[in-house]
Amino acid sequence: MRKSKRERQRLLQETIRENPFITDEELAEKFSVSVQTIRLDRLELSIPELRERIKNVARQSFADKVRALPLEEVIGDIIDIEPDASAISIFDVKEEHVFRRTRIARGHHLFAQANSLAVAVIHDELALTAKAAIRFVRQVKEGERVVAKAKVTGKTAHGRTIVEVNSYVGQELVFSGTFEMYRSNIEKKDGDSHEYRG
Amino acid sequence: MRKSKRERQRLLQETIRENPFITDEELAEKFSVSVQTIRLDRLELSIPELRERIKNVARQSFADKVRALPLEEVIGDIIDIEPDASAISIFDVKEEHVFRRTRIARGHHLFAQANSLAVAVIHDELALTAKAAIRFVRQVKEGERVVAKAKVTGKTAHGRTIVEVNSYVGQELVFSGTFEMYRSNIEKKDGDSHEYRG
DNA sequence: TCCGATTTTATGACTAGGTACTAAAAGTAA
DNA sequence: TTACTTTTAGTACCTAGTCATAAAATCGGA
Repeated sequence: MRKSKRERQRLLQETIRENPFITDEELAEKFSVSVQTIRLDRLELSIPELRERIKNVARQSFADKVRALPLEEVIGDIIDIEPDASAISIFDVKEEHVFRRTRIARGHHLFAQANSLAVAVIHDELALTAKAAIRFVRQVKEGERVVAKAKVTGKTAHGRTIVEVNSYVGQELVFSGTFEMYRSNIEKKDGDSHEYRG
Repeated sequence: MRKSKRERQRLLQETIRENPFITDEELAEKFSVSVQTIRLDRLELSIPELRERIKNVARQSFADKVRALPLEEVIGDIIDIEPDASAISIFDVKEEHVFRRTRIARGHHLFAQANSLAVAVIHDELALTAKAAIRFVRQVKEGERVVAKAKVTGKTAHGRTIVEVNSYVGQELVFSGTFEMYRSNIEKKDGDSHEYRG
């Protein structure tokens, strides 16, 4: 049976919200009305046409992606750095970093912050983590700000650089790690961004 | 000056990758050639038209939205598990896991896979990583499939469980880690998912 | 049952951003 | 100059629409 205008428009909104990729023709078939009726409905409800809807979805995800990618190159914001000596970064634990149930930060984010910082402190073209020994001292909860402090403490016989990273929430130590870093020994150019493996 | 065909096509690919929302007309203007030339270029490079590109971006974000959250609870797909004994997971290294320049996987993804697996293998309500010693044996590139194998190897004096995780690409060892896991000693209920800190 | 209003459908002209195809013009190397 | 590549132009056609006009169908009320 054909529904009333009101009911049809309500369902139309819902249908499009669930699947923005549906054409007017498909909608017309679904509701057993003409394409023109669907267009009138969209006009009344201020629902843009298919192509505009798709563009909106795409734009949103694209904005997210450009924001996400550069951010992920280094986890945490580096706020101070003395090449080959020390560095500090901060990382705010948000919803996307914690477990839904416990609201405790997933460990790999803390690891990633520390690891990124260990890479960044190395004043070299290429810095790679070779080994790491880490300790999760206490849980970090959503909303907390983690401050990671890296210090270059020495070298191994193989020419690798040892970096100690301690992360704090306030005065409390939450994470601690020792990173053994491989380095290419090619001086880093100004403005060139670091990359790392490991 | 107008570039050679090769160079133009290289830049074209880059331009579209960076901004899929650009029309042929805008591209023609940018490269000082006719719209037809741009279309020939796209044909040769198998780059779909604007609308298709936008649709792809939209589709991806639409799919991601449903997939992203539950997937992140455990990094990698667990394909086999024997509680408190061993477990295996696979993780396909995709674009979002690597550095743009080198196409080498970011270390924290390998760490996350291993760590998730170490947590999953523990047959307990609550499993937390207390310590870990890890080694990145060789780089992992985009497109490679990493198979992580976890084995429970012993216990410490404090009742912590030791889990060894080795990750391979084919026969090659790429990552190796020893995880010391804290456990609540409350038996895990069936169907209940694990959570972990650290 | 007829009236008037609402609702639905049809039709035509136009749009962006293309595809597919043909053909000609321009540039380039031997 | 010839032969080939590359670029440009033009036409017909496509989808998924917009906008405007008009006619047909449906419905409630006196």
